[in-house]
Amino acid sequence: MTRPASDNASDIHSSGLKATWPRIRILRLFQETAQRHLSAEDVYRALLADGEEIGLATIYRVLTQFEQAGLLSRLHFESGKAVYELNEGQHHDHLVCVLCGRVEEFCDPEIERLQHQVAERRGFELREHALSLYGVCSDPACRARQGKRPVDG
Amino acid sequence: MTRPASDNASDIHSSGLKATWPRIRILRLFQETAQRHLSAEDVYRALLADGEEIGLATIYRVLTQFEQAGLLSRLHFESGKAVYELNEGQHHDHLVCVLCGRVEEFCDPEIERLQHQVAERRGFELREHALSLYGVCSDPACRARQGKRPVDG
DNA sequence: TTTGTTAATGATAATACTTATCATTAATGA
DNA sequence: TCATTAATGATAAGTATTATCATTAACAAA
Repeated sequence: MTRPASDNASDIHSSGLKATWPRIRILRLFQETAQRHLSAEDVYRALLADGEEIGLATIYRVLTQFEQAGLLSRLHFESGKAVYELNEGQHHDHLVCVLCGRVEEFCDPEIERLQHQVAERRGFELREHALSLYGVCSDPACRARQGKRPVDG
Repeated sequence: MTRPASDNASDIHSSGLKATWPRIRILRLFQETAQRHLSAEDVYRALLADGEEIGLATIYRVLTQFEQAGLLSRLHFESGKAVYELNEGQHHDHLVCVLCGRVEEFCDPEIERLQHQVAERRGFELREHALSLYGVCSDPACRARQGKRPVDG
């Protein structure tokens, strides 16, 4: 841990938001939790389990605000619901295990470069991109399950 | 047009589905429409406008079945709803204009190769991937609107 | 061609995720 | 401390999608 948790209030405040207790708790959860990617529902349950009395609507609002403030990033995997992760500046893409849901991050500068090249050739000014790779991870349990269903595509 | 429209019935039938009128009309719509990417709602409205009496539930069901049968591909851009396109075998990714919604397709074998390399290095067996590039297209109207809002990240 | 079986349809209820509304509460600045 | 104004929480509403189920239509066999 590189900074004291109390800096949360400053981070929130310097985004033009009031440093309220729900916001501090949500940001702290992302900093302290083991699982890096959390949905609104995940955050809600984690805070309830921690004894906080917080409304689901607040979670949704705050997550959106934190994303706009650049504190969090919003991601859409295939589940149909959004998940958020702490934004630490470093851009990266995701590798998702379709069997256990595990998410790994990777950064490939060459892929980034080629993406820009593609956009440029088509006359697009690239703003952002979403790249997710879906596969079966190296976990023995996943490898075992893998055989049962044929790989499609 | 390389094949008569009546082949739709065969395509549907050889997927193990009955060649019903709603299915034939949905498949034909994808083959004949100008816009390549259609949501369930888009399909619904297009067929209603064409004088068909078709239920929205049927559209959803048939789109899912056609995807499983490999006749269509399902895509998720940032809008929150799924869109479908005719599956013509050739894999490709998408370039989406964030201002006018225009979608272009591209295929970059080098990016594909690198994706496989990344997955392999992490011990993942790659099944599929989703890559979408978001930017501003070359349309003069989009270029004009572009200046008004700063480009983020 | 007729008929029987079974899948498909369409209306609608239900679900999942997310956003809007609004009265109450709390954070900040004077 | 007090006033202002944003934030909260409960809940209603909205949007996209799936499930239910009685009716209808497609197909295979006679």
